[in-house]
Amino acid sequence: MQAFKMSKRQQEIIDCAGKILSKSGISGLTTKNLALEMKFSESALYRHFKSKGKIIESMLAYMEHDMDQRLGEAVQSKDTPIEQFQAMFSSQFDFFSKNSHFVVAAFSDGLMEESRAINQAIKKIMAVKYKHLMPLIQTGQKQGDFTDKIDAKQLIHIVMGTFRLMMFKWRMDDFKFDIKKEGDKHIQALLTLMS
Amino acid sequence: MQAFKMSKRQQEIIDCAGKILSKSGISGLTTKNLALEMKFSESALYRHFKSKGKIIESMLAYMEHDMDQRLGEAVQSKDTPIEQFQAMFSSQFDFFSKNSHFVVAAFSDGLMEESRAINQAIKKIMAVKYKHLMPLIQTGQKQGDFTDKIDAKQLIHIVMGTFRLMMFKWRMDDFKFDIKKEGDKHIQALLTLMS
DNA sequence: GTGAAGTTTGTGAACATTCACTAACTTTTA
DNA sequence: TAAAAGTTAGTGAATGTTCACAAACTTCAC
Repeated sequence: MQAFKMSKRQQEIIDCAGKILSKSGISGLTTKNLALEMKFSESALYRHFKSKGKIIESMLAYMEHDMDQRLGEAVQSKDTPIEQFQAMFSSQFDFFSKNSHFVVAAFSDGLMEESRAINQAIKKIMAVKYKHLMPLIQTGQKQGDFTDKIDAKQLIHIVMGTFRLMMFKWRMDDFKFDIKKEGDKHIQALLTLMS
Repeated sequence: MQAFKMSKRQQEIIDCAGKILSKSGISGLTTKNLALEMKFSESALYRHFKSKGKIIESMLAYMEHDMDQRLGEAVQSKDTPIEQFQAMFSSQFDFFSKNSHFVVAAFSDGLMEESRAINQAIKKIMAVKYKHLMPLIQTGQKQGDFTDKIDAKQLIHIVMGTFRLMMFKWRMDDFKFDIKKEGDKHIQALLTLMS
């Protein structure tokens, strides 16, 4: 929504915030470090954002918008549910391997505690994924590509849980292993399991 | 290991720490709040622990020990892999529904960032679960109870991911919904999927 | 038994540091 | 020349931690 109204400088700031986030985590994301990374003073931050919280909110809002668009395109690019499923996660892995800082932002519960607004922004990101996954799973179930022995909701829960744990492990490993390769394995395993 | 060497007072302190953790999250777990909950001064804390970090480490070490024992008992109480699988998670849900603060302690990545020692303590807790799950899955695969189309490792990943996401949602919901009931549904869904 | 010595568990005050944020002033830019 | 973007220098509040000290209890010597 408000991701469009961002100035170049604001974009740079949330990029830096992301860089810090993936490097030192939430506890490292301080106004001091952010200013340091931006190579200007702390107070200069407040020329561009009203508060630190707003910076994080903007980052999450931008991420939500971007993810929504990307997932939409990924789904549209394919015809069958299985291909769409693969395309969705392929797109996700691709995105996160290029923007690993968003992994911390979106899947970190430490951030969750900061404020009500941030908490809700994270929920919205989860909802976006759900939104794109649900119709895909449902038509897949109708066509017999996926099991209908299990509720679509629960299927999505399992899929999203598997994905989240991958991101968690990847982050614990300091983003060292190849998330695309490792990720595709798990997605393939999920597909095998779901059919 | 060192969970045995704890004094009663130390036990009380980590209990209070847990209470705070589940009520106000990591950011609420300050020496001030902890002392407040203990109804004594902040400095008294340092009569029992060398640092705040050591308090958290002790809590996690205690949890690891406790979980190891509980999971071992759960597995031993049953004979077939499927029953063992169910017993394991039933035990987990039971435990967490009584000790919801451990959910925050064990599944919060915010805590992860605090120190190397804490990070490793969390990894050890994950390893404990893995240790109990692996032989169970493997014999289940040999006996034909579970699919062998998928690697045991990946199967465990999917199971643990599903479990973690449940805990995450439960915590986001402020521990309101019935984790035992909701949890059993997911476990049943997993069993359906895995056979 | 009684007093000296030592331990445990607490207190309140201070500590150095970090945090997000602000006011007043100066420089850059269009 | 006026707005936008930056600086310097500060704020109060919160953080974890250490300090000297004291009350209550146990241990031990005479």
